[in-house]
Amino acid sequence: MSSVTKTLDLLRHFSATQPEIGLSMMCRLAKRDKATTYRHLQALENAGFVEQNPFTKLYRLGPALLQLGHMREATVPRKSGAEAPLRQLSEATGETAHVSVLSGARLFALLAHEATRHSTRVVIDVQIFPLHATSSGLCALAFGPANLWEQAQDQLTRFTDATLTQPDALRAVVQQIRQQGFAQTTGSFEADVHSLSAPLFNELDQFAGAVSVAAVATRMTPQFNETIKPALFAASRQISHNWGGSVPDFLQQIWGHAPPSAHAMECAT
Amino acid sequence: MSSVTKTLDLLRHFSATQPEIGLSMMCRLAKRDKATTYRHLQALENAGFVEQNPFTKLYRLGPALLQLGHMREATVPRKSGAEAPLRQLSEATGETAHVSVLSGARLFALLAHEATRHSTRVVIDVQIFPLHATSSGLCALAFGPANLWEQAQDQLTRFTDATLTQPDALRAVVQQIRQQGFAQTTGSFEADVHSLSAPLFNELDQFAGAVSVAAVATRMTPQFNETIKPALFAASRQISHNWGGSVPDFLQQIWGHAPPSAHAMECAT
DNA sequence: TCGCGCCGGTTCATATTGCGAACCAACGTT
DNA sequence: AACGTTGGTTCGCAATATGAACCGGCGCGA
Repeated sequence: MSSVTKTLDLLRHFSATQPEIGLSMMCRLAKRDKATTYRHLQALENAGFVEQNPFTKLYRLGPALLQLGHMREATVPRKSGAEAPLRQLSEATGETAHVSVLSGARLFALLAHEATRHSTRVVIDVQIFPLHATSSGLCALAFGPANLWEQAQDQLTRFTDATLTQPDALRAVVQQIRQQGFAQTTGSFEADVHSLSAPLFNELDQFAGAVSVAAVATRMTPQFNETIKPALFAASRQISHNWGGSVPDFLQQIWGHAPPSAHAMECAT
Repeated sequence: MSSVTKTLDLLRHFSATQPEIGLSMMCRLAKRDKATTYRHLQALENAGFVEQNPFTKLYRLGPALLQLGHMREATVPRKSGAEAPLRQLSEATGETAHVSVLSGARLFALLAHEATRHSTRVVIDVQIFPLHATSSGLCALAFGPANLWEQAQDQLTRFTDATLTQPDALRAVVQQIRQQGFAQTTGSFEADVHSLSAPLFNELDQFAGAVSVAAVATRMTPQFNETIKPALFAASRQISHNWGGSVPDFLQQIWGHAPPSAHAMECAT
C-alpha cells in the first residue's frame, strides 16, 4: 500500500455525521500511527484537501475539493445528465427519486428530487448508502463489480428488523435481483420507506450507479409498485444514455421491450 | 516534498481547457519522471481521484471528487468560510466589514462584522443591496454576469444626492471599477458612509459576491483609504479561497502580487 | 515493408522517504 | 498532584519511492 493511498484513505472517514475529526480520533479510525497520520494530514492540508478548524484543531474537508468536484462535473457531467430524467421520474410517481453513483467501492448520493404531491415524503440525506440495506446498494451488489462483495460482507450493520445481516440471505436476495432486473426493499434501512432501484451504466456499459424511487411505505400497493417500475426503467435508460452508456440487452429483455421514450435524448445542462 | 504532495500536485494540471491529460503530457506538465508519474496516477486512480478515459487512455478527474466536494459543501457553508477573514478585515481597519452574495440577479447580505474601536460605526441592516448605489453592487456590475445590467437599469432609485441615476454615468463608473480592481462609494446609498468593495469568486472562478469595508465618512482620509485596500484584497483572496475559488490573474496583477497570508486556510466555524 | 517517433506501461538497483515507538507540552478531570 | 486526554515532534531503521533503461504497440512517411 503506497503512502499516497494511505493518505487519501484518510479522507473517507469524513462524513455528514462526523464532519470534523481530530488527530487522535483519526488515528483510531484509520488504525494508524499518530506521527504518520499527522504527516499525512499535513500533506492533505497544504494541498487544500483538508483544513484545520483554527480553534478546535479538528480537521475537516478543505476548499480544494469544491473546485476539483466542479471540474469533474464540468468534464464528466453525471449530475446534469441525471437531472431531467430524475425530475420526470419523481413527478410521474409522486414520490422522492434519487440517483447514487459508485466511486471505488462506495455508493454515494448524487442527486435527489422530492415530489410535492404529498405532504409526507422521503427525504434523502445519507451520503453513503450501505450496500446490504438499501435498494441502491443491492443493485450495486447485483450488477456491479465483484469486489463489492467484500465491502458488503464486512459491514452487515443491522439498521432495522428488516435489515439483511446474514451473508446467505443477502446472496439469495441479490441473486433474485439479477433475475428480476431491479431491487426492492421495505424498511431495511429506514422503517416506513419502500424503495425500488434500477442500475445505471456508463460508457463501457459497466454498472455506474443506481436510480431509485423511495416511497412512503404506507402508500405502497401492488398496483402502485407496477406503476413505478416502467417509469423507473425509463429513467435508468435515459440516465445511462446521458452518461454515454446503455442498459445491457439481458436487462432490456427482462424489463420489456418498450423503447426509450422520445425524451431519451434530452440532457439538461 | 513528500510523495503525497507531489502526487496531489498532479491534479492541479487538469483545467477546463485541458480536462484530459495523457501520461506523457502529464510528465511534461509536472516535469517529472514517467514511471513516477505513472505510479502517482495509479494511486490517484484507485482512490477515485482520477479515472482513465477507457477509449483514449487519457486521464481525467474522478468521481470521488464529486462526493468529497459535496461533503465539503454540506459541512462547511459559505458563511463560515467568510467569518474569519471578515473578522480580520474588520479588526485591521477598525470599521464595519461585510460580505454579500449574489443569488440570481440580487445581491444579499450574508454576514457583517462590526469593529468595536469607535463608538460610531456603520451598521449593516439592508437585506438586498441596490446594484447601482452600493460599492458591493457596483462590484457585481463590474465583475458579475452581464444580465445584472438589466436589473440595475430598471431600478436606478435615488437614495441620496450622490446616488448615480444616469445610465451613462453608471456605465463610466463601472468601467473605472474594472480598471482599478475595486469599487468605492461615498454616501451614494446612505449619507456619511464611505464604502470600499472587492469582488469574491466561487469554485468556477465566477463572481460570487463582494466583501466590503463600510467606514464612517468623516473618518475617511486618503491615507486611511490606502490602509484599507490591502486588507480588503487579502480578505477577498482568503474568502474566495475558502469558497473553492480564486481571484483571477488580471485582478491579482492590479492588486499587486502580495501572496495570501499564512492564515489564508483558516476559517472559523 | 521498413524504420522512426511517440505512446502507455514495466523493470530493478539505488537511496530517499516514510515509518512508528518514545517523547513533549498543554489542557481538563478527578 | 496524579492521571488521561489532546496535538505535535524526534530519530534510527527499513520500507518505499525513484528514474534510467527497457518493452510492445500504434501511426506515419519513406
